[in-house]
Amino acid sequence: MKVLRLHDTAEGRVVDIEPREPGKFSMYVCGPTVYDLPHIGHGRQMLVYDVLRRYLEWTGVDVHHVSNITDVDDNIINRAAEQGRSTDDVVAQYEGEWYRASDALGVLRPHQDPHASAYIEAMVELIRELVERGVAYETSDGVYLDTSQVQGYGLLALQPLDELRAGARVDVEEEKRSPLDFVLWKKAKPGEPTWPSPWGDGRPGWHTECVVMSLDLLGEGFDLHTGGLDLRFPHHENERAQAVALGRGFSRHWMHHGFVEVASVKMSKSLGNYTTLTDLLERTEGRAYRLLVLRSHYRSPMEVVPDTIAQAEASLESLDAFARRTADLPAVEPDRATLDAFRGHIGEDLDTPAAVALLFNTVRAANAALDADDSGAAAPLAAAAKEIAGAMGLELRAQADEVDQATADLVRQRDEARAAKDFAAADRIRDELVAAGWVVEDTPAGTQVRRA
RNA sequence: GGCGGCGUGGCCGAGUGGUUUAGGCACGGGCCUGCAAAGCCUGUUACAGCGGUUCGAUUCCGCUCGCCGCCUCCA
Repeated sequence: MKVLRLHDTAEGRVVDIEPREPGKFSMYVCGPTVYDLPHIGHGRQMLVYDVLRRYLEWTGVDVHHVSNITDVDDNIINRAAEQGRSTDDVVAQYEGEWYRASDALGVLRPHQDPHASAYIEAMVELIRELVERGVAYETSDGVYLDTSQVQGYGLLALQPLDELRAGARVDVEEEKRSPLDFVLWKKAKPGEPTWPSPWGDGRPGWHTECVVMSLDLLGEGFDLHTGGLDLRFPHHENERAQAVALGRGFSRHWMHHGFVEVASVKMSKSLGNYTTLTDLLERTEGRAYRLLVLRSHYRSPMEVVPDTIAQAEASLESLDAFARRTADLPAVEPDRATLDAFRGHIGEDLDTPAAVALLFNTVRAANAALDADDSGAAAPLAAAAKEIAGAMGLELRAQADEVDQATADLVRQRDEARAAKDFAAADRIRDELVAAGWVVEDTPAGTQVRRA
């Protein structure tokens, strides 16, 4: 069985992924420009590719995961200027916020997170090579790539270029030979961070950093380049164009994920429905958001509103309840058929909704077996449920909450009352516990409490 | 304007030319429980609208409406 098939944007269909090197997988996840708090859409991005990576690692593949931090950019410069502080300061703050959120989601950190600022010289070198080859040209304000000279330019645009051009707005930059040409080097303007180059001081355009960094760290012909649907064109196409123009092998496959919507509308600050991931994670457990993301297919739009978050929290709770119930089951090999089905689902274009359905079906089957006192049947199912949840980065929690002495005393008193069949007292104590914010459950082992 | 995609039951969200049409959440009924909780069983039977193809369409085609994305910084 193939380990993985994915929808390749360049081909417009689901294709077999055959890595450059058997048993290895190199992926470049287009990372954030760190000038603001991450939003819930970024959270989806982090999770989608985290699931991809974890799944591959779970199957035994050696994954090399690189994700950049864009720390040289107009947005950063503007933000710093607005707030009267240095760009370094802005970058440090929001890069920190990015990883704080990422950690809270339980997302594995990339093996490398190259920063654009550390690659300026390499970018200058790449641009110089493009100029030397005659595919880039200098204007009064920068250096541009001549897209007309790039073989196959427009692959990721998914439409004829002349129609693109017809629809494109007139660029302010009149010196460009074509509206499709894009800036490789921006000549310095006052008050901006600059680096030296053969074309004078300035800074690189956005589309160059990923080319240099991905090729440097992953090498030519790396396996996968990913990002949001909006990056498909022109950003990713322009990265590709530079590699092609240099005669370098670039990414073998392209993967793009869909957007988060709020009340069926694209979220945006101007619409007032902008939700930061940072805010969300202050109110919601990272695992609940992971489950919410897993429940939809990565290429579909996904609704994130208080209601869907609450739904995810409720289903997560039922999974944790299952983990508690099955914590003492003997350790056995996970049910083989369940694992095989899981591979079939995730391996086919990362079908996490099917995998989640499988998870819940497996949980139900195990619960039913336990209800029938058949722990022999339940154990492998429970093991499989935990295994596949874990493979998607969802650790089920059997851990009880810390119980203070006063609460422990109440629990003991309630058990004594129940043993004495003094149900009035038992109920009174339960009410007390509930009022104190505990969920009370009776189990064969006596009263169990956990935080509501 | 061009191109790509979406519109599924109370709410999310898969999927499929017809026979048993995921899964979750919510709600109702039953079992279990001293009562609950958890769990199990079970019910609500949907595919935007209008046409067309077909023996048969939610699934294929066309149009309409609504929404999203790209063409301009963007996950």
